[in-house]
Amino acid sequence: MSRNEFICDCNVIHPDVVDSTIKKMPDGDTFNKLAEFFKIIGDTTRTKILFALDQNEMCVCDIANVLGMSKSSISHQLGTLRRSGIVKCRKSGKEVFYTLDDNHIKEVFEIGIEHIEHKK
Amino acid sequence: MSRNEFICDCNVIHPDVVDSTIKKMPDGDTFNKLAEFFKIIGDTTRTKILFALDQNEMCVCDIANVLGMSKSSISHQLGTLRRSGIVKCRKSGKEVFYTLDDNHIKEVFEIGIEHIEHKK
DNA sequence: TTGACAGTTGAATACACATTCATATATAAT
DNA sequence: ATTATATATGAATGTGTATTCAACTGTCAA
Repeated sequence: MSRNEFICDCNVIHPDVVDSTIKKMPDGDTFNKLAEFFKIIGDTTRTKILFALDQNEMCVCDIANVLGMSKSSISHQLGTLRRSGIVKCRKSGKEVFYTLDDNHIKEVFEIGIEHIEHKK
Repeated sequence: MSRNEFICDCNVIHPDVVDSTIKKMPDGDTFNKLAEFFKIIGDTTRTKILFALDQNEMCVCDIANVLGMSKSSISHQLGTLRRSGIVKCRKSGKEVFYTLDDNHIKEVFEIGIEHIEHKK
């Protein structure tokens, strides 16, 4: 990253802080991917699905029953999670069983719950 | 949570798995708050702001300069982060300085980056 | 007190996306 | 073969939200 004098509609107030911070900022692609990861987790339905899959491998119907939602809705969300590499699936007859494909999920959830508890 | 036979448009395929998973599911409010937390982090602009504030305390103008965005846009996002209890601010003359108000942010980011690296 | 600047905020716009609906595919059972 | 079931998927709809714009408050300096 480098300072852009034209895009921003204000003066640089603390140039030393601004410049040193800019030097430490990762590239935009890293931020996009990081935000994308959290955005995927940041949906109530997907959070429930991931929590449920952390307990048991389950097929689409099972998950729909646990959440009390339609198969279609769950399938769409599983597609999103699959494309993000957060869950994976295996086919067995008519059924498709889903499992977590990322061992970071549990850690991230634990920290998130700490945040919630801390903010009460 | 308890199983709802009417909302879901499919049969229960593995009742044992479904029932045991339902028993382990936290209440809906917990999932809402958890998802809300990740949704707040799950935005490129806010991710950048948080990363920047993890380096230095900064005023709105500084942050706007680091990100190359308008003051107004940054101020809106800071308001969101403040209302979520993720950043706090102190006023000094005309300027308002922001800092992180949650020591979980750094941990969460580290795990997120591990996820990104792992998925290359 | 007047002007300049830092920051906030409400309204408008544009874009993203979660769920529903309808339909399609694949597998199993009859 | 036909039917039922499990899942996937494209289109449509409604909702949420990020940024911009304009207007406003508060503070400092001249």
